Amino acid sequence: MDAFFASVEQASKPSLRGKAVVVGGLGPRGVVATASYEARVFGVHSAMPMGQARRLAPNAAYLVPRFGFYKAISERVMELLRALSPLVEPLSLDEAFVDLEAGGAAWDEPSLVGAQLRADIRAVTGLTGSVGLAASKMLAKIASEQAKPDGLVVIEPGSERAMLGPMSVRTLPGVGPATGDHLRRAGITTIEEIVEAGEDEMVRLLGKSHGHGLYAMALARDDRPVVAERETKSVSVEDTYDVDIHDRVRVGLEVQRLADRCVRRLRGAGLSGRTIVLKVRRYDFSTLTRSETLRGPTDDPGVIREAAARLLDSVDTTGGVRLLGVGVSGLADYTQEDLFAQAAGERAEADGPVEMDAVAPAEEQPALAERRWPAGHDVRHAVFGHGWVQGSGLGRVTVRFETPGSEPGRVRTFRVDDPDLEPADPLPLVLTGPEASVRDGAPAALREVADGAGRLQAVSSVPASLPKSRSGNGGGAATSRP
DNA sequence: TCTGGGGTCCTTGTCCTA
DNA sequence: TCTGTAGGACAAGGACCC
Repeated sequence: MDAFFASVEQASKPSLRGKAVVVGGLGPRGVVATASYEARVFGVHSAMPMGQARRLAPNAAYLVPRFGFYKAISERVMELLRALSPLVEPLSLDEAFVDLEAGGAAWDEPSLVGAQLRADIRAVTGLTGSVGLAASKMLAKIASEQAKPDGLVVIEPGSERAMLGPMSVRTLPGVGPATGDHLRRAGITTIEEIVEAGEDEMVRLLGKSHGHGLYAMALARDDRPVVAERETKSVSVEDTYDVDIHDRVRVGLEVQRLADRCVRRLRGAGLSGRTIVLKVRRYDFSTLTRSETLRGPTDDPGVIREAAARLLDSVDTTGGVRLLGVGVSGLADYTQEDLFAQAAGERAEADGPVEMDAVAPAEEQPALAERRWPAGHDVRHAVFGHGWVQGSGLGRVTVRFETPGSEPGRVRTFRVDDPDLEPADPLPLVLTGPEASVRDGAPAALREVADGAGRLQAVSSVPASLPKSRSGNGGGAATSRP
């Protein structure tokens, strides 16, 4: 998908269409998750500190991400991809690989498949997506990057080497700032130069795994299959604090809180794990991890809390910490009941039923005056109807009243405790009635998107794809960025 | 106002065991 | 019993991706 989060916000908010929109964390240490193409003109891009973005584009709209809504839309796009092939490998909420050959799609007419897919995505979501078609995942990914925004690029078998040669090494997946720099210091800046340097030199520079892999990719060789089901390897949660925490007791409490959140996620996924990892980013941005491996997998909050606390004991937090995280790896879909049930039972007897209470999130309704109004989130007013939060502060919240199908709306300001104002679920981005000119089933599906969005959990993905080649090297891959 | 959150994979070094 | 070695598990950090 093209500038996915920002595009969703523009589609839901008519007054933002054609305007610079930046989605990301709005706190003092927030970064940009996605910038609309209008905002990119000012130099704003993903991962940029929000403060810097505000200096570059002071008049842009700054919104908090609505992951539940994005995920629901992503699911609709994934369904379209799964209709093309059973082999769909999501990379993130807005990107996936599809093995078209496994779906029996006519690789003779790849651009027709791609064009139809893009039309379907637009019909179902109202958003634009870009499609890259090629014989391997790597090439399909490069093609989809070239296709953005709102385009389709096909890399014909046989043309790969010539196309890749002059491109920057940074084009290759797995070459980030560090590897790019490393290669540049060795005088290698283009893919062609990787080939000229030779495989041995790449291994010498980058190590066995990375060296062999990169050299193969430079030759356009990539036979990685599209994998539909990927096992989760770890589950973690982390928080960056607006202000560094110096108080050791508070640090300890935060670690316990994170451990509980991590357990909630773990249990939500039906998993347990053996290795507990504590992550600490200190005031100077130096990052430490400490881990401990248990005898068997657990999802017991008491056990994980205790392990995290032990790990914290080995970390010097003098000077303050800006980030804390707790993770679990070495996952299994069972627990060592025999090992832990007894211990948990004993703890429960000693402590009362606090274990599970601490893990079950209390859905508390905040008092009216304490309600928070994140920028960009939907609201409903008893008199003025549906709108979204344009901003809030000093006891006031400013709302623009408009819907995806309306003209740009008017703005009104209310007290944050106005009883007529309440949070609302997002509305569908495209019409869902019989007048909607969408393919079978799509309107109903989209209605689900809107109705359920506000309550969806996090973490899922959208697809790009890649078909197995008919020409020797891999397979045809299509990546689609919805 | 410098630098989020949730992941994966790889490398290196250490320790333990056969 | 001692020594050297190979391999696996583990710990920590780095790089990368979206």
